[in-house]
Amino acid sequence: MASSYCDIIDPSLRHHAYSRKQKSLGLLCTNFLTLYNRDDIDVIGLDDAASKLGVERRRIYDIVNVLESVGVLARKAKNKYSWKGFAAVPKALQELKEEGLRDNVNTIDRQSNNSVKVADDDEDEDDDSDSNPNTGSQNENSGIIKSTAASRFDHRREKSLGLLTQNFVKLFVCSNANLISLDESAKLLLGDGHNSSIMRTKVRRLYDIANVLSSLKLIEKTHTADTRKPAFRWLGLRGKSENGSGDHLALFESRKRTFGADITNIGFKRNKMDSSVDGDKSQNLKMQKQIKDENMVTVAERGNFGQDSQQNSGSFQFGPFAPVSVAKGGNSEEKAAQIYDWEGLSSTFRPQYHNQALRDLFSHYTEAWKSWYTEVAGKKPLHIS
DNA sequence: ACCTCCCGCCATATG
DNA sequence: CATATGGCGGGAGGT
Repeated sequence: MASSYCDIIDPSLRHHAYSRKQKSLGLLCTNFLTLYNRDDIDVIGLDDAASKLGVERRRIYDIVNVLESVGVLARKAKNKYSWKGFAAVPKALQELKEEGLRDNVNTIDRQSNNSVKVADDDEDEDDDSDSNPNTGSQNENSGIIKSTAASRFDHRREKSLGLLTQNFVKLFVCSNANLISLDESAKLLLGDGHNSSIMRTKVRRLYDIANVLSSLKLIEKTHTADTRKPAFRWLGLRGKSENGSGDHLALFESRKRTFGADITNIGFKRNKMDSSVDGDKSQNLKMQKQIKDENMVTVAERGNFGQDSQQNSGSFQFGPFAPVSVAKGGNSEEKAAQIYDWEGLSSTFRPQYHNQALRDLFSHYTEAWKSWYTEVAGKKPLHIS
């Protein structure tokens, strides 16, 4: 009851309020996609993206890393990424699945060069573990990659957002689970380190990842059946086979016209009041553990085959559009389809925000909706503003 | 009071 | 050395 139906409008038109929501990675990702999901996009410059989206570079890295993990982007060079699009997702997931399954069998030894890697080896992403000169008793724990100690040197990659993302995805793609709770996935992705501190950080990262994956509509945030603990539901490729033969999705590549104004997200930022933080205690805990897969999960609903249900009467949606944070269905575990009538909303309900930020947000959705509507319904976009 | 998770310091990697 | 990347966790918003 606490939830409001539609909180797009802030009742209090107080002074330029600062809303954390408009700064979320999810929204940023959506904007990023809106900006680059064009067929005539070749390379993406991080600086360009950062300035266009009005955020610091750091944020771009976050997004780009997870997008790359799922195949949407590929790193070309320093400061440059190439756009692969949604069309590359299926393949990436497939590879992730194979990789996960392969390691899952408790490989005792690695390094052996069997027929690894298929013939066609394009410049795709997915770097495998690098070949270790020596001292490479790469032990694989179940499921997740988690390379062992290795040199003190791959530690970067080891804790990277990208790897975490891939492992997180493997959790779903390698099992028949469609729903995994937040803390469960955290534990799973963790070499089993109860240490509250480690766990906390892991969870933070998971939230970050979840936000962008949600934006991609690969997952969805929910709760466990017993409704309490936050969880993630795998949506995967919406209406196509992901297992077995993979057909190529008929994803619509949108070709939107030029965006009038940039989506610059300039705004007030929450101030960080200085403080004397310094007692740093670097904990070099080494964690590597055997994860007992197997009994994971709070699995769920549908068995393992096909895609879940989810009624989608003509309201498919793959794109980044559609508000990410609508949801909120009181307390029903299965949220009903909440398709917004953006058309009506945009043409009928056009409030004049005094709040610049909200205005931007609104116009962004309006824009997004227009282009989406245009290609889906094949109609002419209406004029707004 | 607990849950989310943005912000940006600063260690590392790279050019 | 300068710049590009990106762990990491404090602590501010959200519920």
